[in-house]
Amino acid sequence: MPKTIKKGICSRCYIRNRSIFSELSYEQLDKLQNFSPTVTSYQTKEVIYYQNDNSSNAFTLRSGMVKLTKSLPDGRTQIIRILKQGDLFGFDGFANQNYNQTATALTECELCHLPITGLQKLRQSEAEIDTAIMNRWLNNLNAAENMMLTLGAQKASERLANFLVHWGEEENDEWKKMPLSRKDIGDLLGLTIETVSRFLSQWKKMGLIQEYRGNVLIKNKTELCEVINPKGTCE
Amino acid sequence: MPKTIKKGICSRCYIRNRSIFSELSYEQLDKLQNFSPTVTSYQTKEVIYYQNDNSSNAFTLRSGMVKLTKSLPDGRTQIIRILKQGDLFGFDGFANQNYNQTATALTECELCHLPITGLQKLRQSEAEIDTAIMNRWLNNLNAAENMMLTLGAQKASERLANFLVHWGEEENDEWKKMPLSRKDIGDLLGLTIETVSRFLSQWKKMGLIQEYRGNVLIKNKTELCEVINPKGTCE
DNA sequence: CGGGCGCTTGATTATGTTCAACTTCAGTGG
DNA sequence: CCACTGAAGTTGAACATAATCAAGCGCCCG
Repeated sequence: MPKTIKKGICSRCYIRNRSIFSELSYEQLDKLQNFSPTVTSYQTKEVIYYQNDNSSNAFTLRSGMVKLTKSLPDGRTQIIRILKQGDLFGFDGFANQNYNQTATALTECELCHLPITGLQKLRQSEAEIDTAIMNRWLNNLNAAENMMLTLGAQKASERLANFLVHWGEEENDEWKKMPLSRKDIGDLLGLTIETVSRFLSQWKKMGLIQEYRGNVLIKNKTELCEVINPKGTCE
Repeated sequence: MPKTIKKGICSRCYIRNRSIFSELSYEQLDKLQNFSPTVTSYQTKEVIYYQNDNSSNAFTLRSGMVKLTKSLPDGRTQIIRILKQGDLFGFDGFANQNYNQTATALTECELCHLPITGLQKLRQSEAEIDTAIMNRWLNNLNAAENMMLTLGAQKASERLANFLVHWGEEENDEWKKMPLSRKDIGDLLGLTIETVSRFLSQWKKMGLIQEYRGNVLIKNKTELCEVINPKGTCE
């Protein structure tokens, strides 16, 4: 499991404007350098940390995708969150907790280590960082709560259609990267591999979606939204 | 819908030590008085705020219980969180969002209004308050994520047993107050009224639990835990 | 070219929902 | 105090949805 390590230079970081440091001036960014942030790389399927490991570092995802998961003793697994470029994760240490999830690379990826104690100081001295982190916490909470609604109240086809429609909305490309296996999608939506596969096959035959090597294309968003909410418009 | 209103005096508040102000000195508490906190009462089933209302106030629950819910357009509902004495809620305004849930009184209850802008200033000036609020956010996030695991990966009996075992753990009384209807329990666990009723009846017949007028008693925790996790110990 | 993993598809089963009738309980008014 | 009412809860039967079991396909990688 090779893991290349290098030093980062915050003021030149190419994902700075997507990170919690996006609102900082160059002067403020220079302060971060005390921090001497390290950058590490992970391969697909490599575990970044395990649930209950000591959370001394938070992370910013520089490139690639990561999944956070929780599991029951018998192995049944739920994906809690899927992380994309610029996302902050592993911040449980702020509340003196160990990591509450297991983080696994879905693709090759690169991430920046942010020591919790250092971040905590920065949060107190730089209001922009405090706001950025707080917003991310509250957005995470809101997203988790929306997922609770999905998991608790929607049925298989609704969950899956909802997931597809909202996947990668923020991107511009028509074809969205989707490095999730059927198992991953199932673990995210509380479904089995077979159920996921069946609906996707059906929607492909109906011409609602296309798939090609880990990429998806929504061909008919309107009709896919009908699956979610038969009456109303799509969101 | 009568709603009595009075002024609170933080330094004498009887739930102070359960609130986000529990770590403050009396001097610091006096500062809060600028705040001139108002206290309001609600009756059972009264709505405190609706999802999408402007979130200018957060609240501390002084007495009673409250549920936070989200609903789909067709009315299917998920309970997101159940609030007890000392809990903080309605803080979506910190991220400039409107309320993300609807808050409804489960019992008669009394709550203290905390203007977001004022709290935000306090968070910056008093480190203890910042820590207290941050801990609550992160604990809420963790709880929501645990619920995602429950909703996504566990089956009906497991969810219900798990819910019962952990309900009111922090209290000492053997009989726990449980002002939730079968519908509420269903909305919390993603089940129907009938499914909830069936398992509860069964467990009553088996002598695992007792119920009396909105109170429950776990008679046989060990066996109830077997339902959740057939092999291992409880928890 | 072979092996294995991930995916698909069908058949069967289990779990939980839906529908419906009935019971219990709390609150109301005579 | 009791009879009445409506809401909440229970229980059974039929049904639907998704899980499980099983077989086979296709693609990627060595």
